[in-house]
Amino acid sequence: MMREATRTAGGGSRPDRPPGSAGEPEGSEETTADRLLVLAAELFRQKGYGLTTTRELASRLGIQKASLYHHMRGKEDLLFAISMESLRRITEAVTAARDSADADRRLHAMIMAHMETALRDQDMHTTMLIELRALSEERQKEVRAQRDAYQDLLRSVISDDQSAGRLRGDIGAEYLTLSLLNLLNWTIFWFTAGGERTIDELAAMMSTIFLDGARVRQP
Amino acid sequence: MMREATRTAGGGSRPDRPPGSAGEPEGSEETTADRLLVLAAELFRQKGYGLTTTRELASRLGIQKASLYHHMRGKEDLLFAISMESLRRITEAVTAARDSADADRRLHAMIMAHMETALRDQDMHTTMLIELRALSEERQKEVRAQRDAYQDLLRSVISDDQSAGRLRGDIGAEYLTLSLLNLLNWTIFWFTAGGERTIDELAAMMSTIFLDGARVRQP
DNA sequence: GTCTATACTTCGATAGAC
DNA sequence: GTCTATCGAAGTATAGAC
Repeated sequence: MMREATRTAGGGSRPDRPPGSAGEPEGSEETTADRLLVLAAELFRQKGYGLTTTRELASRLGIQKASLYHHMRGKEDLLFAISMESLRRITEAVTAARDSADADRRLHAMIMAHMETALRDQDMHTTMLIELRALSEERQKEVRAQRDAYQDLLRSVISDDQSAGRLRGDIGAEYLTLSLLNLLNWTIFWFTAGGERTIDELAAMMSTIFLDGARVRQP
Repeated sequence: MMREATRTAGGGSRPDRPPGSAGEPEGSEETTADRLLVLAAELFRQKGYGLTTTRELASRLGIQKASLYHHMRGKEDLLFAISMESLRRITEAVTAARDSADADRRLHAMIMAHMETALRDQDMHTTMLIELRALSEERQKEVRAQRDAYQDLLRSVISDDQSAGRLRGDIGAEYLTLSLLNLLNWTIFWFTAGGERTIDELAAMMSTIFLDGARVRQP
């Protein structure tokens, strides 16, 4: 899960999980490296990358500062690992949605998948989206490339839908895609799990507004 | 402009500008306090509040670190002043738009005003929106109250439009407002002045998508 | 894998002269 | 209003024992 950010993971000190298994095996212990990644995402979202200290990461994990460096190379590695993992997950989920729906339900399914993933991984996803600037230039490039690849996924479908006459053609696919991402992404700032609406309800609303608009149809 | 953040502004050491004058008087010198506020907004957006140093603020202004403290009480004051000023401006602009348009063009006019203000003050506005968490709790409360007041401005109009049958009623005014703000606000992350679209073109697109949706109308 | 101890850097902010 | 000089706190990261 955080291959790039640890010295040990994948290095053979623990038996590997079956490749392709999505979730944690039932009841298995969680590694400190994994807990660190999850905690870092939480703090990065809550306080910002720059104001999150390794001291707090350590104390919240119940270990000493120095012990952290057994599980990561440095603070920036955490941010990078979070960003890449978050993009990997949403790309995977939305690709699956694209491939399993009819043409006229495809975009709706992708919107649902996007929202479900982004809000379920809210800490990681938010961190990826707004703390990009804190990464080194090379790593920013790498994250940006992944992000662009993800957005192309949406754009190509939107573009197809335009060609097929399902979506309006007077606004370019580029800007239709940006608008859709606007609509979906900002939700990370105000969504709270357990609030008055479920993720699926919100996702359905967004899909409706994007596709049909807020205005009442003139007869 | 930054009354709350300086020791001197408004304190009588310089003649006050005529009250109510919006812009700078023609050719007048800009105070160091004003330059500091603008620069801080630029850096806060670019690097984040936590990673922006007073050292860089000073060096970019061409003065010594210590001299900064003649113009501000502390780094956090800058963030607070930026946030409040940004909200003051957008509230003013959108209120004016609300009051000067017919009922059936009102929301469109407010969308245009929102985008024009938010993107023209992109540094300040972005900082206000995403660095809120770095403020002290009391100041966060104050900013949040202003932000809520601004959002109520939009919501009350949206609610009216629903009652009048101009906007769909199957999604509550609360969520229609949140969706609209989603759509508009995320633009701050990708808009660049001088790009291929003007602010007004983008604003018009957003207005169209929000009101009419992306889907082609079925005959 | 965790510890104690600490090196080294950078931070925001202040003192006090001019 | 700006300067030189500096303080004390906090930051990331490392050394080396267990």
